[in-house]
Amino acid sequence: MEGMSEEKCALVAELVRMLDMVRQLEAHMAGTGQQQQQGGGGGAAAGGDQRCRALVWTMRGSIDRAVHMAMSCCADGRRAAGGQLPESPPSGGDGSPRSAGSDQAGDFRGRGNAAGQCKKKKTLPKRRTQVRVSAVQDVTPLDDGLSWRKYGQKDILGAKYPRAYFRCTHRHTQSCHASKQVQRTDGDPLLFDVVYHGSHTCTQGAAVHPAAASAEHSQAQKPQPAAAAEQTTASPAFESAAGPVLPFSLLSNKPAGADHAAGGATSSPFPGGARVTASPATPECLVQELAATTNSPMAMGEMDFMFPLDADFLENPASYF
DNA sequence: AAAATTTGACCTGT
DNA sequence: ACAGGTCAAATTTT
Repeated sequence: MEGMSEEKCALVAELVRMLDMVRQLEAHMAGTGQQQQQGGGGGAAAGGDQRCRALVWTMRGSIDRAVHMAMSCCADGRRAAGGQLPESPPSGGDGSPRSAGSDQAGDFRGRGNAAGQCKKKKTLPKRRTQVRVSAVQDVTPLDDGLSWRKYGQKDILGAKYPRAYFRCTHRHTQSCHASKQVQRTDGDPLLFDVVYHGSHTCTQGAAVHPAAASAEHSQAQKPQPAAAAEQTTASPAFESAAGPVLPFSLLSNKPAGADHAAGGATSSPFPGGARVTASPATPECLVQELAATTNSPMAMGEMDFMFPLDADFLENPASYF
């Protein structure tokens, strides 16, 4: 038992190191990406860079999940001893830290009384990112190529704009419990806070994040054509997701009437035209979209894992268990 | 007709 | 009691 725990902790330590390295790589690439963007040219080089970004993205996702799985195992014992799984720090500034622990509960809570048995439900990886749009009405970067279904919207205390809640369209058909929250930041209307909970276990998720699939099953062999085929199936889903699913009502926090005006844009949400046609469905495109449409390297640079990767933890992960 | 969104009510944690 | 998160009926869109 004890040896087992030590093994897990060693695993966590190793994963944390990997994650740290990926972050460094990511930070480095954020810099080069910016240069490339400013340079404007660099077709092939940019393509390679995007591939690297996509790889980093998927790597982080895998490590992310692995760390969390290992940590949740270790944390069981730790919690029993009165300890606490170190939660993410209060999201700097206007965030709502009080919800950090409970916001993942929803997927398992249900309306009834299933809460008792599903006490340990806070194991879904949580990833936070910020996405900048180029215009107030431009929400293209919020399309991550996955199909989300909006299930709620809430005014947040002290926040200027409401927060929208999305979950995977295939939640019921494929038991995919991925969800995300999107909220326009107070200070910068062009900037959105996007918090992902869990990762897609549905087919579209596997298509967009191949590493995620390969990490779980041997679908690593899933050939590119398969991914392309996946893309065709994902495309319609994306179109439906890219349009209506977008949080247009996030444009303002107005009453229903005014909101309806914004909703009217749903049928043709992109006043500037059809940027949607370049909708991403592959990791490369996805990252490109994030990095390119985002006027800054923010999309990659701001990726922030919500795990307790503070200095202490990095120094001595075992002390947390 | 089916699917997605909206929105008020309800539930849970603090 | 309050705030955040989710549900589900009603409504809208495709």
